[in-house]
Amino acid sequence: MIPQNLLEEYNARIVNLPKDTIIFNQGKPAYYYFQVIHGEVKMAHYNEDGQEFIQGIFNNGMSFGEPALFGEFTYPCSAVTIKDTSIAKMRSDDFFKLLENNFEIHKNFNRVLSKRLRYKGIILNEISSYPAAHRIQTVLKYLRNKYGCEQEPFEVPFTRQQIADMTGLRVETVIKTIKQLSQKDELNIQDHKVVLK
Amino acid sequence: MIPQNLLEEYNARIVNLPKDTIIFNQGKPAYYYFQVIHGEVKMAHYNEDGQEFIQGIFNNGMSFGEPALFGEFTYPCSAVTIKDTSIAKMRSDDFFKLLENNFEIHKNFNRVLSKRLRYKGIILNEISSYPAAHRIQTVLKYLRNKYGCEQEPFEVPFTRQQIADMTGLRVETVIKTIKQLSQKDELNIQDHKVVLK
DNA sequence: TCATGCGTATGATCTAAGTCATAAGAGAAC
DNA sequence: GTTCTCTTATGACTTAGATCATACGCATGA
Repeated sequence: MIPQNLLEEYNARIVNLPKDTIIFNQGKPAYYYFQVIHGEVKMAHYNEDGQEFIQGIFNNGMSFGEPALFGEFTYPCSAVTIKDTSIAKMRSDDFFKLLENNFEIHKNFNRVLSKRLRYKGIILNEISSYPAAHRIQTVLKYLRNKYGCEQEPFEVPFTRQQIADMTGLRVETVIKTIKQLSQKDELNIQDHKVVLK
Repeated sequence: MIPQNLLEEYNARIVNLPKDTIIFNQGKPAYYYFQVIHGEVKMAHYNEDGQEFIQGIFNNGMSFGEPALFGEFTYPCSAVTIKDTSIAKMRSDDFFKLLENNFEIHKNFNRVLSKRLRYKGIILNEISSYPAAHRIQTVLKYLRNKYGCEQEPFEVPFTRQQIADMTGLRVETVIKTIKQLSQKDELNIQDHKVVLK
């Protein structure tokens, strides 16, 4: 998102984090801009009973947590690494200076926010209007899109639990529904992995 | 959002629309920036069977539909007036020029998008994790917040059907649940209107 | 004035998804 | 190699909310 040279120019620091490290917690104020260098980060809500809802998954080059900076609210979700990850971290005031001096980058943040808004709108509509099978397929298609080539078979890099946490369903429901989808030949299960064709 | 003088400077036009006018349809490309002068506009998904899901309601001064402009995608929802409404309409290229020349306004759009993102995230989490009563209360509290004073009793300016369309529930469920909530004294029903206290 | 439509209201029934229990494979940790 | 933990898997049972049917109040307008 923000290129290397600007990260340096505006005093970003690189931080290396092992898998399963909490970067920030829901309810906490936002002081930094974050960008993934490599690895993977999830943002998720945790309810009282520990149930998780994954709001987004971020990897190579993607920024996360900026909405709290822009909107001046506390983080609505927590951010946790799901792989060994390194991130760039820039102070909020440096970040806003950078935006002021770089219109195209600023504009690009609008683009990124808008796309996320679009995704959330789609999922919201899915969850409220469609049965489990449809929801799962929509999320999987979206992920394929995001993760790479639309052509080749796509081995979904998520567990049933993670898919459940993204669709608001239960693991068992996801497992059963995905099995049904594979029986209807809508997707494949190879070696327990979900594969879109 | 964009002040009067800038609207004029960047060639916005004022358009008056009666209640129930379609401003744009889902799937169509975006050419204009829109801002409500007075009246009210809803943005909603419509599914094959005509079921509606309301993504947002916009009134005095609020902009709508910009995400499609920023993100360069077709409208994911349709926009329809729900009262007699007048809107300002500005060509996309004028809009981007305006942003380039007015950093604070540009920044404010980040703020607006971020807040919407936050709302959607909250609703998404609600819908996927909580029972009907909780969902409804969360949406109503959010609306109170948005529509005005948090102190006084708040007469919810929406029908049961609209609340259903915002929470992904059915009218009957909303009616029954709101009745239960009023019996548990969590809210009042005065003259068939929902009133938060 | 009466009809039409919309919003509210309420009960009976149905069903998709959640819950619970149980188990087997796979990898990591000891 | 054995133990632990996580993931996939499957079946029995429960339940929240959807669906369907019906009704009544109220506004609009022909």
